[in-house]
Amino acid sequence: MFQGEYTNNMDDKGRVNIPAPFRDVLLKNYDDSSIVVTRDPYAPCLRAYPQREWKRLLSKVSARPSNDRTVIAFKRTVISSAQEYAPDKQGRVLIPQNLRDYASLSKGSVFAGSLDTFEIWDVSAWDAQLASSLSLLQDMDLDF
Amino acid sequence: MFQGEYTNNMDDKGRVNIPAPFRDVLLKNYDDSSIVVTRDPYAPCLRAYPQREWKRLLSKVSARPSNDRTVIAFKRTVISSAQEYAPDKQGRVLIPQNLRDYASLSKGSVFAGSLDTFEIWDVSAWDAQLASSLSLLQDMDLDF
DNA sequence: AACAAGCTACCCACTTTTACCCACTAACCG
DNA sequence: CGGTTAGTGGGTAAAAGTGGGTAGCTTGTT
Repeated sequence: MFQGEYTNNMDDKGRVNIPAPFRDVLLKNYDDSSIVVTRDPYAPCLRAYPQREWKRLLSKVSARPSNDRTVIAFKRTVISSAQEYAPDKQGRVLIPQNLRDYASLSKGSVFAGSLDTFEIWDVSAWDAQLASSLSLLQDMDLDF
Repeated sequence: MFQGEYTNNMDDKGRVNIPAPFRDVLLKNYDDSSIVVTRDPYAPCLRAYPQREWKRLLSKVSARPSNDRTVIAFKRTVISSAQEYAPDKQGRVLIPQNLRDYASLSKGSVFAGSLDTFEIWDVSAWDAQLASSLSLLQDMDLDF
């Protein structure tokens, strides 16, 4: 389970450090430190999947009719941009330019746990999202 | 059951002491002194869950449709920021910067029991909240 | 085909942060 | 009044995060 929110800096080479607690989860629960990083189609951020969760997503997609418009769109945006990354010895991965652009990642990067996956945001986009999520919640009473 | 109101000081390192009565409850009723601390979406304070209560919340959330706007907002604000903390030998936990910011915690911190969970407030925010809660109650007669 | 340029993976070194431990003071209780 | 427990402050070793050099690969060009 990925939980918690961490801010790490991307360096000039485009590398970001995966927060240590997330690396622990990858190793302990998935015993495989590599992740699949891709666009999140619903928000301007990236989403990282452990190998196993990514396979689950893939099989869900292939269960759908392949000529469906939304399935095609999903394949183009999410699946095509997906790439597998193995962190280096320091626990960093290199985010390619196209994904960096998509999430407007520059330096401060927020890693937000989301149970089976985790999200990667630019810090200013994260702050904006957080503010709007909070105001949304304050109106709707969710009784959690 | 967490009850009572206690004020403790956060030190320069960002550590706060969990009031001893709360630690007792954790050990006696949950036999696990670790807690999950996260944002409270409805007020500028933090909320601490014993492990078991946190799991209950998680299962309530995952029972909801995962594409619901408010559920997504809840995940981002509450679940993402949630982190598990085991108190040190003195009974303190380190509150990370993002949560400190959210609740404007600086030094004087109020721990307020809330039955299954407890809240952590900055002392001035607590005072303000208390005043407005009181005036709200004086208008509505709840016959407790 | 050979060479140059750029990129990337890997490695090493440094800085910052955090977890853990110990010691002190203040409050409470008998 | 002494003893015990709660709360506070701070030192230090380990871990996490950061910056950068270099060798080797890929790519593209003459």
